[in-house]
Amino acid sequence: MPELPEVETVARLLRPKLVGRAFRGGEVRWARTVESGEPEAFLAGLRGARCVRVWRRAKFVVVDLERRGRPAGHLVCHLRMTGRLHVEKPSFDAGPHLRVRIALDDGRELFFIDVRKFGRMWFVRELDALFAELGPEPLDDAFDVDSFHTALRARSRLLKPLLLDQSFVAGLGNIYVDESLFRARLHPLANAARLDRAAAERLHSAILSAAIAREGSSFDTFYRTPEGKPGGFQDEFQVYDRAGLPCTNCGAPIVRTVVGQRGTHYCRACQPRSLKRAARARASRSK
DNA sequence: ATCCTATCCTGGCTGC
DNA sequence: TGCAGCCAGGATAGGA
Repeated sequence: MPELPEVETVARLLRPKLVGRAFRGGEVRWARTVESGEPEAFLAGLRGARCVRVWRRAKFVVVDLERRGRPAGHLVCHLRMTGRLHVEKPSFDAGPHLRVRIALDDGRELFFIDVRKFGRMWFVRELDALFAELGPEPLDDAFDVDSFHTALRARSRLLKPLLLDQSFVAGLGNIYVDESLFRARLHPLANAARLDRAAAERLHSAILSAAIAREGSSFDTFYRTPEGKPGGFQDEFQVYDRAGLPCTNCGAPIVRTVVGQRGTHYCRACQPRSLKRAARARASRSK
């Protein structure tokens, strides 16, 4: 499940292969992959356009395009759960889950492969509408503790669904939310509006470290795992997918529940439901 | 304003 | 071993 750091890595891996290249013709094998309109319009928008920048916003990969030196829109891709982007020779065996392929002017092709067909692509003139609802980037300077705490207090929502809400903070997914809540010692069902400054600070720093945790680490294993299982990385998870296993902090078994229709993993002892109890637990630990 | 459910999809897993 | 049925997941739409 690619989240912010993985999408960042995808953009980084794609960058040297796409920047400077122009798109030629392409083929849309699964029409609903293209969300911006008809597949023909999508391909027409790309054809002849040159890639000048590859970057990330939330979990979107964005390719800025130019024609004759002038801005010519953007290719945008959301991998959702199982989407993968590859730049390979045309002879590349993309397998049965190839959804879109677009030729480049260096003889290679951009392949979009997606087992579950949830991934989406857009060609848009402007990004504003597509990104209008996105919240702040965790790694932006604007995402500071004060404004985060203020935003939390303004929302009477359960922490877990709130953190998954891309309009609140951009880029977090199920895995990082569970991991961040554990690191911040906060219960997934805690009310955001009731968090004190110290809790907001812990959560803020947990989110930051989650966002950069895998930066620079070898992502290839993950990226090439067709099912999207973070192969090789699950060793780093302290709660995600660890139901029944001992908490790395206290040894109590990790619990799995469903919150907001999402599998949710946490430690009952380290992330108590009651904030008062949590404060007491931390106080006694520090004695 | 927030929550809940269904939807989109398929591979992999469970249980018979 | 075969097969039906369930489950996971990000995002969104629509209803409560």
